Amino acid sequence: MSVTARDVARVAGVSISTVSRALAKPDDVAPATRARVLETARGMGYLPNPAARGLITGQTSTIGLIVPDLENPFFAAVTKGVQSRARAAGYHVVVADSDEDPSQEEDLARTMAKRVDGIVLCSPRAPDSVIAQVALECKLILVNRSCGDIPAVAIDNLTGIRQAMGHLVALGHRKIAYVGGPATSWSNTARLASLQVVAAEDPDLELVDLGSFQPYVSGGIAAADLVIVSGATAVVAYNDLVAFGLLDRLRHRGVSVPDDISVVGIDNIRMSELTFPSLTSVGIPLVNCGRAGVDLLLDFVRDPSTPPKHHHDLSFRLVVRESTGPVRTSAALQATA
Amino acid sequence: MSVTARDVARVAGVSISTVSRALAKPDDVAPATRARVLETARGMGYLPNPAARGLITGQTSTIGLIVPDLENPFFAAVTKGVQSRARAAGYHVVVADSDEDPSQEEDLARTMAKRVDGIVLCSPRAPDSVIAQVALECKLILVNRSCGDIPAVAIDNLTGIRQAMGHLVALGHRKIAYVGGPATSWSNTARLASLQVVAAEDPDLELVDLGSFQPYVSGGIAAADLVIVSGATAVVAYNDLVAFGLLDRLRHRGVSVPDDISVVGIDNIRMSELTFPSLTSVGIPLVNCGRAGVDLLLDFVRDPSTPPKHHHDLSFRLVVRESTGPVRTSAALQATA
DNA sequence: TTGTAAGCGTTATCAC
DNA sequence: GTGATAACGCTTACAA
Repeated sequence: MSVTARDVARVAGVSISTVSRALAKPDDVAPATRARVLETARGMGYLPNPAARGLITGQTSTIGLIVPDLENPFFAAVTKGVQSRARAAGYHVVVADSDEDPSQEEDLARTMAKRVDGIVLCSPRAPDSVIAQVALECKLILVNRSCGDIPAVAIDNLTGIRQAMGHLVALGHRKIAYVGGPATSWSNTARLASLQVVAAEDPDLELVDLGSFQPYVSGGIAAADLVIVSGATAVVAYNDLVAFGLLDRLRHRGVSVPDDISVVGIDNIRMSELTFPSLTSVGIPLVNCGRAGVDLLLDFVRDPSTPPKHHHDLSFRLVVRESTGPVRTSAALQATA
Repeated sequence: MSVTARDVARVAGVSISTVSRALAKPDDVAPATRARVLETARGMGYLPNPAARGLITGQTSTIGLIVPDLENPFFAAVTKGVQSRARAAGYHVVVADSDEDPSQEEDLARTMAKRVDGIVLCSPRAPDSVIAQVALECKLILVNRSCGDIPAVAIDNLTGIRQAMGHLVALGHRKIAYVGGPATSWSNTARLASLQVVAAEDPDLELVDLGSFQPYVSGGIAAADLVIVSGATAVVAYNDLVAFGLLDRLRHRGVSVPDDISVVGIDNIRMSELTFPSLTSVGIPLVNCGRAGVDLLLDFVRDPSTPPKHHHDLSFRLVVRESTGPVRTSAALQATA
């Protein structure tokens, strides 16, 4: 089949162990032989068999990544970050898509557990108990979710929400609606809680929780009419996709954004600057989340007692675009007329 | 460390080979022992070590996927299709992102060659010679690219272009511009050639080739001003992202779409129905491309002499949205006024 | 039907 | 510094 260490050994006139050493720990072999072995290995196109190596070392040089939906730009960005960082560290990435189905997360993790050195679980929808159980069976780190003391790349939603709300309040908005994501979503819970914290700090501020919607464009479309009747002058969406849905449906309903209603998204995905009106959004550099996840995982894989570290910039940033503007009450509109 | 076949054998009171057989070929073992072995295996949470199995069978139950950019919705969709189909067939997917760098494709393929049963190479930018070379070193199939007789999921660009052009011509457009993608892109070559074929069929039709641009939104933004001065009343973009860029820049320049210029994208990604104006686009079901790729690869892996098969619906479909409309010459505008 | 034993290609542990 | 040799966990003839 393929060229093995045995073949290289024979050609180079050394033993198999010398071949192995020449590649793995070059210092343990004499410069002369090392050069000869490396040369013939390269010449024969020899590459160590990862399965054989993994069998004895217990290492696979591969990490797993589980995301809810590869087509969602949020996870696509994280995946890109994970992939790039892993590759830089000499690791491969096996990726799995749970199709937003919480029960699959457990399955997927278990199925890939034996063939990876560790798993990056991104935005899992499964309950804490399940995640804790999975963490017992393999090295696991979380992105965009916290669970017990499992190492995690945490996203400080409160800071982001505070920026978004501060922006809206500065524009004069006092009644603000929230179009939530899936009830099982940790982000959604965190974002709603953050909104409540911020709202509670200002007696004049009224928060209207419109409930849970699909985390896609369709969710925003479904929620738009509720926003209209809620009487809110501004709305914060669970994520940018939902905000796109809002934008679309509000336009079809003849409601002007931002003149009648201001819309803020969360995540600040690339597409947000290209809609019309373009979308005001708070987001973190998602690719960095992926990178940070890999760093965390590799630290953990190498020494499970290492405390979580965060060297990356994972802070929210508000980008104001066309979808938000000052409150226009009918009185205000009359005043300007 | 982990529970092995040896452990199960001891507990179940059988030999290691019986454990192996009970799981791999259940018919070769007596129903009674089979039940007992399977039961204890499940009870102990035994899962065969893939490295050990792979070492002897030469199979990894894993396929590789190489794409130019995971964040590009086009490839995200393909990746999703690959992942879902592979999983259904009991395969894992290791994914790599070449960052649109042709030279990385070769490296990536070579690096993962030994740890996968085959590779799906999607929209490679590398020259034919390189791809042919890689195909010698591992089982390889192509998506959205053809190269010699390497099995490939081909996309019939001519059909799609014909639909797009037919639509524009029906609206009265006679001078149509093309904003191309990377010169090294096989799709771009195919699309430009198709446009030329279609244009040659109609003497009244004038095709203006505006040259190559980045396959991103930025490319469309860069091309928009050229479109304006070209005198064309309609423009076909290399892909939807480029079309978004056109839409954005044309709006900023005060050019109305579709009243002044009609815009057609290619790929019909999800986002296309959400821009304003929404984008007329021709596209194929991209997730199906991924699925088809996996089917093709697995056929190939199982029997390299099998000729390529296409059971999937990979035909283009035109979706007309707000970005295209009838030609408005100044004369026509006066007539309506 | 089941057990024994020989590898798969590497790394790790010893002697030399 | 280098070479035998024993694992690693499994599959698969072959023997019983």
